Amino acid sequence: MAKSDTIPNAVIGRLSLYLRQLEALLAASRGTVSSKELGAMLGQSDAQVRKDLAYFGQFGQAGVGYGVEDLVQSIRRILGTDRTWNVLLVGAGNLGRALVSYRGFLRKGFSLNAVVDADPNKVGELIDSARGIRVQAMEEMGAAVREHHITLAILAVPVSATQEVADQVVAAGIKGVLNFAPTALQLPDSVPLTAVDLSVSLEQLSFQLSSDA
Amino acid sequence: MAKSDTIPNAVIGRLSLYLRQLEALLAASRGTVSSKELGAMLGQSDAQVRKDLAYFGQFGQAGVGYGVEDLVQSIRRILGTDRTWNVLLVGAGNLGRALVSYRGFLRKGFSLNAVVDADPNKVGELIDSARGIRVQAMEEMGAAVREHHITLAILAVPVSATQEVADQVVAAGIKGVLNFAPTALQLPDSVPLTAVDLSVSLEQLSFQLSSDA
DNA sequence: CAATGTGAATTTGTTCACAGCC
DNA sequence: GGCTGTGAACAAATTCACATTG
Repeated sequence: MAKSDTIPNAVIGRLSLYLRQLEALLAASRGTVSSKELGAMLGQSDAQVRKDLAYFGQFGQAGVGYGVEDLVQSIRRILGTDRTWNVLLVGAGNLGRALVSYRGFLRKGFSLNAVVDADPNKVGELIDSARGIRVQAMEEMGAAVREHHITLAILAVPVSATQEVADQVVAAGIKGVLNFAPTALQLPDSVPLTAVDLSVSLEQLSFQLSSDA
Repeated sequence: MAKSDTIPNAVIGRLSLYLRQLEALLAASRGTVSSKELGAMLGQSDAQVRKDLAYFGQFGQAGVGYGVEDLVQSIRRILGTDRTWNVLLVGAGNLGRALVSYRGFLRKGFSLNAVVDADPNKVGELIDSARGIRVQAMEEMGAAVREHHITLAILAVPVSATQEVADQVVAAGIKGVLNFAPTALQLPDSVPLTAVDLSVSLEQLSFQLSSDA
């Protein structure tokens, strides 16, 4: 959609933050918001907010600001979360279980549909009673992906298994991967990959505290 | 240390990745590595690797590459993980517990020293038997920070409590904060803040899948 | 008159390309 | 020959500033 050309990755990250903040404003029955206000809530400049949105069109009204509800919808459309992405979780260990029970994991636009794990002792376990999801064996991955029209995989497996599992999910037809394991993955260029990386975040703090003063 | 001026944030993030990869190479008894090899493992160009390191000095040998062990030590010194940062975890819910039991959570340079939670039912629970850590009440936070010389806090609490908890940890003398809750935080500029954000990562995937093809 | 949208200016970050070294 | 370190060239991202709009 739109000129998908040359959109900085950082813009997309900020769009996610804007969206979340806007949803909070919406819940607080706020009708409009200015780029200045929205930016201040997130530590961004007003110009940055306007520039980011300008990549995708015109959403505001001069002298007034942005309609909160409209902008929520617009950003969802931009991010592609106005539809639902079905998600496979690989790994039902501590982290996987925490993710399943994490309030807000099921953010608008994403739906957890299946969980697989390599450990036979875990297979069959009712991991999400609310949705009636049981842990399935790795061998059932392909079938689960097809049956539930799953497009995204979240990897919450040990480092030693991560690359192999990544290869498997790609073979099963997964279109995008979110990796929680602290390791680099090699994937085909056609499969987008993002990572949630605790070490990087902690080391960023360490660096900042070491360098200042 | 060094010219802490004007170092891009992205450089620090990549340094973390280099470090992890170098540690893997070290474990595999690899003696030296070139910028080209290291970059390829992480999807970076050789020039990028060299530039990043050049911010901090000269670490390689022309015609040979970088000594793996030396570079590991150098990057640790740069990131400030050649010493140990004591960490407080706030929130002993599903996510907090998962973090505690997460292998690799106790990465070199960081040590979990205390856990607090607002829920009286959780207080006293032995959350980390290996280290003998019990969940303490929120009121004990200040004392724990002082007693264990804690400088970093990891927040794994519900969104509704996050800002208040952030204020409390700052008041308790915490110097840096890692936030897991999907919400923006207002902190004094003097307290660095990083966030681990599942929504942003998932929405990034959603966007990429929506926009290409 | 408050606030958007946007070119232009500026700053920041990345890539190139090559001299120098092992 | 292979590879680093780096200035110079280039590209990208951010900030500025202002004409325009309701």
